[in-house]
Amino acid sequence: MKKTGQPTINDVARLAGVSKKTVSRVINQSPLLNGETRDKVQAVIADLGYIPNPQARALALRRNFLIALIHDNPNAQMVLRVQQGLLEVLRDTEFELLVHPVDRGAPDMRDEIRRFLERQRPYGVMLLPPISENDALAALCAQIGCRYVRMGSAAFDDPAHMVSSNDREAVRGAIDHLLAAGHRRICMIAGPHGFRSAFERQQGYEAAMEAAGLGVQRTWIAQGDYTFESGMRAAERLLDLSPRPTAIFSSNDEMAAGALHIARQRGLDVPENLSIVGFDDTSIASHLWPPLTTVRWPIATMARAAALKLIGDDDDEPDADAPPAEETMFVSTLIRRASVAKPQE
Amino acid sequence: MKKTGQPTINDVARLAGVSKKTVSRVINQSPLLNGETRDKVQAVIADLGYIPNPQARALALRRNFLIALIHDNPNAQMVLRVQQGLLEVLRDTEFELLVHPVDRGAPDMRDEIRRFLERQRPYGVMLLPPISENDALAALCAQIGCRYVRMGSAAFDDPAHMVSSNDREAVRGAIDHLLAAGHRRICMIAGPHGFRSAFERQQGYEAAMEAAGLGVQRTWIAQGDYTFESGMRAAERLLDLSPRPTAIFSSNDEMAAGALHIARQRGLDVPENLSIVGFDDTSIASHLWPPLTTVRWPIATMARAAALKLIGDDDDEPDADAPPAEETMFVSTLIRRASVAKPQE
DNA sequence: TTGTACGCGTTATCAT
DNA sequence: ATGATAACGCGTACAA
Repeated sequence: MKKTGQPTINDVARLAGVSKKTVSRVINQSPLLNGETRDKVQAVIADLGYIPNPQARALALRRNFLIALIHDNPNAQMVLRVQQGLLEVLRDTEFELLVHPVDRGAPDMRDEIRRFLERQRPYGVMLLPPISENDALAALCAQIGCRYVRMGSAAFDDPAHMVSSNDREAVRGAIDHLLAAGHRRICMIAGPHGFRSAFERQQGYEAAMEAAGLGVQRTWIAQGDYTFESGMRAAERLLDLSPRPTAIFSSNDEMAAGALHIARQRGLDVPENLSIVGFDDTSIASHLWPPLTTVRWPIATMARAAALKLIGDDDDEPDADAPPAEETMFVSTLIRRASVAKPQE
Repeated sequence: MKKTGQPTINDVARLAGVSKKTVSRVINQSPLLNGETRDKVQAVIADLGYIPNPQARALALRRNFLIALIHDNPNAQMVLRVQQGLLEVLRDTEFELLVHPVDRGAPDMRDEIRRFLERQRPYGVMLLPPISENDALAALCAQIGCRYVRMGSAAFDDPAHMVSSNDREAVRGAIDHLLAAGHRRICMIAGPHGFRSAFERQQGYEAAMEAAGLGVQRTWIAQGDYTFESGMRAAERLLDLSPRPTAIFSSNDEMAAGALHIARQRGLDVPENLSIVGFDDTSIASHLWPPLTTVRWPIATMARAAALKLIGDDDDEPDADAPPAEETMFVSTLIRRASVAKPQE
C-alpha cells in the first residue's frame, strides 16, 4: 500500500497471515480451500476495501476485463440502445465497455481490428450490423481467442455467437397488417445493397405479396440507403407511379420519415391518402405527425443477452444435459400508431 | 515472443543488441539518446511490427491509456455526437474510449465514480452535463490525479478543464429572431430545475424579453423536463393562455416536438398560427414537419477540443509565452427553417 | 489445503 | 548515452 494508497494483494495476505496465492484463490473462487481461511481472508478484504488491480490481472492473464463494442457508425439510436443494454449487464461486474468504431469501406479495416484486438485483448467483443455480417471478422476473433457475439437480422452464426431478430417474419406481419386494412398497391422502400437487414426485409415484403397473390412488381420497390434523404427520393419515384400506391412500407423509420416529408410536400394526407409503415421504432417514429406505425425489435434486450453470452462462463460446447442456451432469436412486434388507415375508395 | 505470438520489448532489445531500457527510451521519445542507436532500434521495431503492450504499461505507469466518458444518460443524440467527436481525435492514437454511464440521483454516485477511477485509472475523463456541473466530481478527479474536462452551457471551470457553449447568448439571438419577425407574445418552455443549461437558456430568454421592453411574465414560462411528453404538457398550458402566444421557444428540440404535436392536435397550423423555435438541432429538428428552426451548438467540435485537452501534454499551468490555450468557448448558431413566420394579424 | 518462486511486459532507479 | 536490476500487482507451476 505504497504510493497509490490502494491496498494490494500483498497487504491482504500479510494482514490475514496467509500467502498471496491463498488470497488469489479466494478472489477467483477456487473450490479447494478451507472455509475458515476463506472467511478470514474475506474479512480482511472487506475491511481493507481491497479491489484487485485490473491492470495487473490483465497482464498476468493476457486478457483484459473489457467488453469491446465494434461498430461501423450505423443508426445512432441503435448504437446507443445497444450500449445501454450492454451496460445494464456490465454494471456491477468487473467489466467495462470499450467503444471502438471502425470504417467499413476502409481497405485495412480488418487489419485495424486485428491490431485493436491484439493490443487491447478484450475479454469479448460485440459486433454490430452491418459489419457483424462479415464472417471474416468473426473468424478473426475466434482465431485470436477472443469471445464474440454478432447481432443481426437473421441467425448466421451458432447460438453462442449470435443474437438475432427475425426481420423477414416481422416484415411479413407488417405487410399483412396493410393487407388486412384493404391495401393492394403496397410499395416498398428497400435498404441498401449488401445489408443483410435490407435483404431480409425485402424478402419479407416479397413473400407477403406473393402469398397474397399480388406478385412482386419491380417498379414498386425503390431502393434507398437508410437515410432520410434517400427516403425522400425513393418516395418521389413511388408517388409518381400511376396509379399511385395507397401504402408504402419503408425498410427503416428514417426513410419512412423522408417519405412522409414528401407526402406532405405533395399535399397528400397521411394516412388519409397514403399509409406508411416504418421499421425500427426509433424515437423519431413516435414523434412524427402522424405517429408512425412501425416494427419494433428488442434491441436493448438483445444487447443484454449478448452481454450475458460474452461474460458467461460456458466456455466450451454445452453438454447435452447443460441448462438450455441463452436466447438467440428475438421476436419483433408491430407498433400500431396513426400512419395507417384503410385505403380511399 | 512465446505464447501470444506478439514480439515484446525483450525481442526488440535482443535483436537490436541493446538493453530493454534503451528500447523503452526510444518508444517514449526520450531526448537523451544517440541518433544511431535510435534509428537502429526503430528499424527493428518496424521490422518486427512490435507494439508496446498496453496492459504492461498500465501496470508500470499506474495509469491506463484510456479516456473515460462519464455521463448520466442525457439525450441520446448528444452522447453519440460526443463519442464521435472524441473518437475522431482518439483514432490513430494509442488511446481508447471507455464509456461509463452513472446514475445521478443514486446516493452513492460519487463513491461509484471514485471506485471506477481508482480501478481503471483512466488517463483522462470527460464529464457530460448535467453531472459535469457537479464541482465535487471535478475535485474528485483532480484529487485522484486524473485529467478531466467538463462540458457545459457556460464556463464554470478554468479553460484547461472546460469546453462550453454560451447558451444564454444563443437564446437571446433566437428570441431576437422571433422579435424581429414581429412576435410579442413569446412564451417559453423551460428545462428542468437544477440543470445549468435550463438556467442559462431561461436567462437568455428573460434578458431578451427585458431588453425588448416586454418584461417577463411568470405565466408565460412553463417548465418541462426535456422530454417529449413534458413538452406536450407545457404546450397545453401555454396554448390555454388568452390571448394565445404567437410563438414558443423551447429549451430543447424534444420538447419543441411535443409542442408541435399539441399544436397539431388543436388544429393550429405551424408556423401560420404559431411559431416554434427549439434548441440543440438534434436530427429530429430537421425531420419534423415543418422543419424546426433551432439553435445548433457544435457538440462534436467541442468534444474534439475536449479530447485534445485530455491527451495534450500541457500538464501544468501554461507559461506566459506558451502557445494560446485551446479553444474553450464555442459559438452556437441559429438554424432557420420553416417553423417560424410572422405572427397573424 | 497452502506456500514458494517465477513469469507477464513495461517503466524507474541508479549506476557507469 | 546506456545498462543491470528492481519494481508494478497478480496468476500459475510445482512443491510441500
